[in-house]
Amino acid sequence: MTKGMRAQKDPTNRRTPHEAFTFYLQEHRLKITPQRRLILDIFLLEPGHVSSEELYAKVKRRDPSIGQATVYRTLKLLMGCGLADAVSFADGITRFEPHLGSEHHDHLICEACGRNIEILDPVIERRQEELAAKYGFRLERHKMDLYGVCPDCQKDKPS
Amino acid sequence: MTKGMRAQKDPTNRRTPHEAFTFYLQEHRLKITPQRRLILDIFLLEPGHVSSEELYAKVKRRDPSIGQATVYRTLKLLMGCGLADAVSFADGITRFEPHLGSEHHDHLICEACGRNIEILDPVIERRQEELAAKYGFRLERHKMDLYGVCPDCQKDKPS
DNA sequence: GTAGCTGCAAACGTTTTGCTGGTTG
DNA sequence: CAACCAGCAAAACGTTTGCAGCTAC
Repeated sequence: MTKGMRAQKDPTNRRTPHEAFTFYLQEHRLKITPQRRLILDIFLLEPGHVSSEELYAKVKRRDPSIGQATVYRTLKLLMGCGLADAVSFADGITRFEPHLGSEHHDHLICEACGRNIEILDPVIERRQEELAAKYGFRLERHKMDLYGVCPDCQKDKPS
Repeated sequence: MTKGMRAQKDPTNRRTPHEAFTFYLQEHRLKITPQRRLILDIFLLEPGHVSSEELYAKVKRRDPSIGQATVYRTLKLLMGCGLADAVSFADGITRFEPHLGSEHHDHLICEACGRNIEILDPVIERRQEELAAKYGFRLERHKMDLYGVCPDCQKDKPS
């Protein structure tokens, strides 16, 4: 604890998303532009998943001059620095979700209405690690989607 | 083992994939064509996952007159009768894997070499059911992919 | 015979890229 | 002021569809 130690927000290497993005851009000698900042801001407000198009629409509301290509390009950057994850639900559209810190979740998706619940189960998470270890894998990440029919839709059309 | 008993492959209601496909087609008043049979044959030889394009290439080797569209259309049929599953790995390409009988498995994928191990863990399978039930969902199917680095690739490039 | 199929090519929707002028560091 | 980026439109990508002739039933 020397007094020369500067006040840091967080003693860990954790950064805010904006800091992480800035750091990543600087590290790669890329530029911090208003567009990139705006896209990150709006992306972070997303509770769940957005397609590039949906995000583009929201971004455009705040800055109509922005182009679709910039959204795609920025999403790639966000994935590059670990702030966004791609999730694909086999409908041909890639969706993105914010990846904050070490947060992670899986999906419980209603095949009837598209309702999408984010779940996180410690039992499964741990078992996944065990499984990977059993095969000698170093587990980096995973994806689990459960598809079914939600309670509301079961009422509408019981099987 | 009475001698009158005809040699049946399996006393259960299990059918060979070809029988299942034939049944499905007849049931829906669709036609059994040489193309469909050929595509199924070649698809079933796949150990892991194929993209439509890869499958098309292999099919074309045996019948150059076949069209890409027929492969897509047949894959849809195979999914319809439960003989094929779609798996998407977020690279924009839909891959398909044979779904034989009631077999099911998840994936353990090496991000370095692409090696793909099929896994099935009862602990996880059961927990998934429990989770769905907790939210009132009727679980239809699921998809779980674990991504990491396999033992061999860890040697090549330890992190 | 007729419903359904095939192959082709054109259409489709999503994502990428080439370019030119503009902005960041 | 050099490298990088934005917006635009065109291209590219995987996939679907319309059609005219052909095939299974």
